[in-house]
Amino acid sequence: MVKRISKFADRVYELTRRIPRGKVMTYGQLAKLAGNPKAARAVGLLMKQNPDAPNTPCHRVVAADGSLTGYSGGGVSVKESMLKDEGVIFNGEKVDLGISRISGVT
DNA sequence: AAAATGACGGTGT
DNA sequence: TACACCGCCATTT
Repeated sequence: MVKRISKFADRVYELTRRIPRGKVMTYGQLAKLAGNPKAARAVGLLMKQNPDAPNTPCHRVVAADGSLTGYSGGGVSVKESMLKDEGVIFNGEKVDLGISRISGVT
């Protein structure tokens, strides 16, 4: 029924789905592109409520400082492994936003 | 309609 | 770097 949960959620999922492999997007950045720079919380909420279905790689979404947060697909550990496996550069326990963070969405 | 919830972000200590 | 507090928002009950 392809029911749009809401304009915001639909937008967030769309952007999340567009995240290229080997790169990550922060909740704040995602929220901003979605239309509300302060809705980072709402964005994370949607990720958790929705499965990490193959169409929504929420594992490519990290916190603003590059630290990983929850992951309904198993936990942060799994998320970290996935990102590394995709080519994301990790700086200790955080993602190297200076390299893996998306700057030009295009 | 109102209250409660949460995978955030920023700032201060 | 780690922890605590506040502010913001959308979703769900």
